[in-house]
Amino acid sequence: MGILRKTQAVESLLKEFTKDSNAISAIELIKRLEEKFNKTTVYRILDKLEDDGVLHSFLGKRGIKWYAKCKGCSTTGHQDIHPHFQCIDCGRVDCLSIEINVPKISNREVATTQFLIQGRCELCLG
Amino acid sequence: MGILRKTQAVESLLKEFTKDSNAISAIELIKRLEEKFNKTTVYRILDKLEDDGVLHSFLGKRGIKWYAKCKGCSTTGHQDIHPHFQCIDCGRVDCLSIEINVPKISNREVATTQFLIQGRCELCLG
DNA sequence: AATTTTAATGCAACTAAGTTGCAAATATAA
DNA sequence: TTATATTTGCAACTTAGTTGCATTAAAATT
Repeated sequence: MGILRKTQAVESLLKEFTKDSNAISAIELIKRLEEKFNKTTVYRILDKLEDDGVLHSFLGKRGIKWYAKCKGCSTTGHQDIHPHFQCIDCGRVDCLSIEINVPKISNREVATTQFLIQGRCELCLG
Repeated sequence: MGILRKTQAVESLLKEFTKDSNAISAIELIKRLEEKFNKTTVYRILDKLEDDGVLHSFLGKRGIKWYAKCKGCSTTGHQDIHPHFQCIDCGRVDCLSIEINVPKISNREVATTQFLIQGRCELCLG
């Protein structure tokens, strides 16, 4: 079950993703919206937007949940599976639009992949 | 700081990794050893063994910490970085001895990678 | 436009995984 | 065998996320 109502909370949350082009952690979103909405609400909306193929989620450092906008996904499934990059200095996370080739693995059926690349981002390299 | 004393707890924990050739989650280890040792002890020993290059850790589904034996690592650093496979049916996790090629990423310096492949394992495919 | 229906929200309490501080126990060195 | 230093257990805590339930707010119906 995805989003059915365009509530204030849904709109506010989506706005965060339009002004911010990289990924945002659930924790960060809760912090940004805590004056207006409860954290339970934030978690629930994120869940639903993921179901709807509007956002995708993945785990960053310390197993923390991150969300970013999808491209070409829908309720039927997430198509835009890609690696993510987390900066070990500033913590910022981006979606990478590169393809990573996974070789065939004997006796196993691959369903999905979670690729997290850690390093230093452009801003922290300077 | 790594392991300095060969205590009972260290030996028991290492034994788990000799009888079990795949990865073991911290939670599973705590469960297996809870009659003999405290969970704090288990976490601390795992930490130290990782520092020593005896075990390596990574995050599985739900951000849960898994450990597996290293090959050719030492206190100076972990050399055997490889993808891991988690079965979405039985939950079991294995180290994959395949190489995954990461293309150069512009303006970013790659330090390490966390590749988790999810799918169905040999046993669950049957 | 007012009412009804149904979904969304807030709150408090909970869970799960992991961490910390400190006193007591146990290895190793002397 | 004693002294010293590391390990361990325990209880209490932290952090991220979840659940149940009563209240509120959308949307549909009249």
